[in-house]
Amino acid sequence: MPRAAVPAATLSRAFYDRPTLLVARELLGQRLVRVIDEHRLSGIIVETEAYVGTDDLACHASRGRTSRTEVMFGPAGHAYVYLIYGMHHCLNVVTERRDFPAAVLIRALAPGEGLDGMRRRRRVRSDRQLTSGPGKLCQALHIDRGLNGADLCGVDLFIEAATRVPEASVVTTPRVGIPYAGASRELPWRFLLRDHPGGSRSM
DNA sequence: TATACGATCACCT
DNA sequence: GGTGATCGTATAC
Repeated sequence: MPRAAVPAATLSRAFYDRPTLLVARELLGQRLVRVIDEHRLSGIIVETEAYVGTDDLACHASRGRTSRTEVMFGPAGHAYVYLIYGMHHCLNVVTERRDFPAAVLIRALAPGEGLDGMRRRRRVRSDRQLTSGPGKLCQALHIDRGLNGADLCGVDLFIEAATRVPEASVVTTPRVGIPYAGASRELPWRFLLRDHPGGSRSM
């Protein structure tokens, strides 16, 4: 059978309904897919960060259960999308059981399908800048708050099993942009592919 | 009602 | 290396 005829497996709810650090690690190498008018925009996930529960001072849910953070308290496998700095969106995937607020921030992709659509939305000189940051990839894939709460086991936005990443290829560092997070600041909860040129800013 | 600020980015020097 | 853009949220009054 031709390779192209084998459908890629969409990650199931059971994948997301596990410890957040494990999900953040295993999302590396998988393919984030956005479908718009039956066209696919996609990229391989090369950088993630875990945000875990109310004790994690970097996690939005540490300031309580509010209308904004409600999605994080819901069941795993949904999108938590929020607006940051008044102009950029960030995409998270909700993990773990209902009432335990946790999510994985998707920080960077290696662009795959739909490059023309991404270039049209991003208007940058180099393809390396298409999806090399959390706000950039949302703009490239047309992800905004209209997708907040969207089911990742649906058809508009989902993640497919793609690449198996060996442990030796995974780097962990503290998370980016959380100087206010006190004791949680230094936790090594950022995961990225070693030596990958498409990641977001270095430390 | 008012105010401060952020899980960022692009452009500047 | 530095800084301005821009607005939804959380919190204070």
